[in-house]
Amino acid sequence: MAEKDRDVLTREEGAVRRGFGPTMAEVAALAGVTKMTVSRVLRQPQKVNPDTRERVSSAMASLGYVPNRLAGSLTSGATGLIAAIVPTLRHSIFADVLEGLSDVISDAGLDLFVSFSSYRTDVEEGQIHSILERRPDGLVLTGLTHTIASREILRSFGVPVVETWETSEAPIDMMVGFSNRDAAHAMTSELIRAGYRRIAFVNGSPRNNERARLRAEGYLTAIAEAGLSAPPIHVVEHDADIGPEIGGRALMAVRQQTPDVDAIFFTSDIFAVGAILACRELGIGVPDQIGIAGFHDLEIGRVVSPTLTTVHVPAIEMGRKAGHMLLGRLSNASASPGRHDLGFSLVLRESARRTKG
Amino acid sequence: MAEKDRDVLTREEGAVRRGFGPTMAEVAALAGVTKMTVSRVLRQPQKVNPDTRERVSSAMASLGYVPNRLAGSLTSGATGLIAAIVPTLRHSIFADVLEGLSDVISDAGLDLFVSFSSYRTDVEEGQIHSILERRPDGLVLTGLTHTIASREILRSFGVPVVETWETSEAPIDMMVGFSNRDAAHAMTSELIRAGYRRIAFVNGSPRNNERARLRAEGYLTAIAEAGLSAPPIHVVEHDADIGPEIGGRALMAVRQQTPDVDAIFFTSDIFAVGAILACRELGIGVPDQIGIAGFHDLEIGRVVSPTLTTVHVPAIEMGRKAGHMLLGRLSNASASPGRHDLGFSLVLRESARRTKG
DNA sequence: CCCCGCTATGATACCCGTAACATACATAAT
DNA sequence: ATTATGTATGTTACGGGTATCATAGCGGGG
Repeated sequence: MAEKDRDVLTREEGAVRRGFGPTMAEVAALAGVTKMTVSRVLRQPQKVNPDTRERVSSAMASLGYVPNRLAGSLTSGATGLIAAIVPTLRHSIFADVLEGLSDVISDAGLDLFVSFSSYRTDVEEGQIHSILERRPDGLVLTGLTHTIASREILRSFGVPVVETWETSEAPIDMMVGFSNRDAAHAMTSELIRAGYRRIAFVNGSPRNNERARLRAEGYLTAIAEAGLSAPPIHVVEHDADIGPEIGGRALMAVRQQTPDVDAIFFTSDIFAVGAILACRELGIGVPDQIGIAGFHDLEIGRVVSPTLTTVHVPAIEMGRKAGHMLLGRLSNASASPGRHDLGFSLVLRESARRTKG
Repeated sequence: MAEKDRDVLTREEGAVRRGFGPTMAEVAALAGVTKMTVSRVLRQPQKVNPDTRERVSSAMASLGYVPNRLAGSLTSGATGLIAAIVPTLRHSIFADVLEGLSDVISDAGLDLFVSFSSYRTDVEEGQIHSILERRPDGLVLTGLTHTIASREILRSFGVPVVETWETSEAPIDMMVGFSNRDAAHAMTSELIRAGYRRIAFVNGSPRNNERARLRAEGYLTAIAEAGLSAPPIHVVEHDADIGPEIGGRALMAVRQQTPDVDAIFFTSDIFAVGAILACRELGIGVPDQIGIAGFHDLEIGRVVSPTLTTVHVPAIEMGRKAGHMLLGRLSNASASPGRHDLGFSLVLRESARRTKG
């Protein structure tokens, strides 16, 4: 009662509301109950008498009440927020992960919060700090390469974390992905099987990115196993602004350095497609004169001519699995960390299908 | 002092912390100041004596303090959160808007919060409610078509809202985009200029989407102005799961219904590219036997052969502009609503470049 | 030497909910 | 009739910050 009066008084004094809309106290006053009952109508309706519930509901409706989750989360300790950091959305590689993730968590009533790191771990570190200030219930990171400070703060904070896109190393917490090393190894072996002998590899920078490093390992191993020699790996330094032109330029650079190259394995379809277009312009025959393979299985690889041989990665599935892992942890705090290998598959299309050897 | 003691006491009693990490009060105790001074070190460092500042900073560092923004936002009324609702990330159309938006707002220290509506206004309405519970500082919506309830709650709540992808109608608040009608009109006129006379239009469902409706208007107007007649518009019902195959099927359906069709204007590059691939398989010559045009200017249109004639839309710019509009409003609450037409451009490539008339 | 104004810091109240416990009845079990 | 068991609602005390106003110390002008 005291509370109700106080609140009515506040309104009558004409206090200007800083925030938006009416508060739970106002709804309570209108319905003739306390805040606690209003809160129950929202969280545990079955614990409220149907008549009361109805009165409260119509009070909420008539005032246009929208609960303030900031306040709720402050006490309850749960924000219902999942944060994700991806390098970029410029191509669908990481967008698919977000779609899968969103799909799963939104069914559980959680919301998604996104940051773009531009492939930079230092940027990522700042974003992690900023994200933790919002106390998310979980975090999804891209890759396993993070600054030491990032790993430490995440560990000490104890937030559930899922790292994606790899599976072999020691994660901060949970992990879902596939073996980039095996995938690169498999594709390289496939190129060899198809008859190529002088196979170059165009990679992203392995400096801030374990995917690139592991793919290089897989490539080199496969080459060595076949008793072949590997031309120097061509490293493409890039930020988020990736485009096919880069692949075209890489093609020319590789051919200049290694004139007898007969196949190029690109670390991304984006580059591989650029190389195919460049070959078309330069009159270089794909796949006979040069074989081209990519990574990611993007739509452009299906659309280009000749169609692109590539590695299919389980992007959507990684997002979905990451979501399920977080949900599992949230409903059972002591759930085991969990590491999941979702595998990959080779997609053999025209660009590396040699018709004559 | 009293406060400090109380807090130390709490710690000594061994109270288990529900949330994460140390609180501002603990930092204050360690530094021998009050919470208020710690707060100032974070928000207005220049108001704190350098010595004190240093003591507080090292206390924060040694405890691994991460401020709780939920608590801060509750009082300050600002969350530093911008929410965006897009239909999907399946193709880069909307992803580009998010990139542009994120780019601008993250420089201002704001974070991004994303929901996927799957092109459904009823889903969007639920998401708007959920979003408002988090009290974002601003909201970016895709398109102008929203449920009445959505428009009402947003208006009454008074959050800054930017609607995107159109420019001609009455927005909830602010708006940035281009004229879908004019764009469709321009492309249709271009097809006519190029010599096509029996031009079909393949559209998305105009039911929940003013973009589709306005593009149809532009198309029909251009056809009428040229004294031609329009074949029945082929409507593709789709959800977020859009793929090129849909375009291939649409091509066959249109050719069946209108055998003398000599050009098809698709409402998205995704469909147009699918049609080009289908034509290749069916042995239909593009652009001579049939002209194909798309919308959006996606990368696949640059990569497919023949390359795709399309409408370039200012996706990244819309995102950036939306960000700037929100920032403007946040720094000056009375800033005018603002409507911005960013225009479009035709990209004439091979798929509608007739070599013989 | 007094008052002014500025700087640095503190005290207090409050933001808007929820957890946890208390209370008031009503009904069921003994 | 008495106690146990529920059900419906209220009371109280925070959660972890920030706005606001108060206060102490200090140099300068008259």
